[in-house]
Amino acid sequence: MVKPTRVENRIRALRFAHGELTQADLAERIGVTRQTVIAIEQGKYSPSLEVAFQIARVFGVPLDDVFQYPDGA
Amino acid sequence: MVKPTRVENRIRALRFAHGELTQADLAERIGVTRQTVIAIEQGKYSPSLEVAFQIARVFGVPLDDVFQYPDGA
DNA sequence: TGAGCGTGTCAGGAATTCTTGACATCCGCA
DNA sequence: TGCGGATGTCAAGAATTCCTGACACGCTCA
Repeated sequence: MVKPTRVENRIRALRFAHGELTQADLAERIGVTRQTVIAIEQGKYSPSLEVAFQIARVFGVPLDDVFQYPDGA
Repeated sequence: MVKPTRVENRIRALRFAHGELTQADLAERIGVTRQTVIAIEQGKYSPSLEVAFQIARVFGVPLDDVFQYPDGA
């Protein structure tokens, strides 16, 4: 990562709020690998828009509910 | 593009709804190049989550208002 | 003690996103 | 007729995202 993400997410919280969903389970549901889920959850990098949408869909919430882009520049 | 995007967007409509904002102007405001705006607007590929957020921010609307992820697979 | 689960890391590589730079077309206007 | 503005395209390369595969740690349970 030459440039760490500025996008924050609530994936971990949402996972627990949805029946202790494990990272592996979530990964399978959104169609990515476990490592990808870990990296995104830890903010190693921001996901693509497609992956972001799928995550939001799994949790049944709007995208802005999962990811937040910090204010001013 | 080995895999064209499934994400739709309303960038063009939003541009016109915001004072005839040109692609070049928008590109500058969101911090990407003009070519990138064109490609995204035409659905050549889906933007990164960061770029998507900045676009939504320029137009002052939630992200789900700019991009839509088609329903079931 | 040993097996299984959940989480985290690393390395190398494939795929996608974004950039720079150049060139083409269409339109409106002096 | 010629110029400028807006849009679109192509090509090559840099940066980022995502993948496969392997290994480690802590915890629980038989």
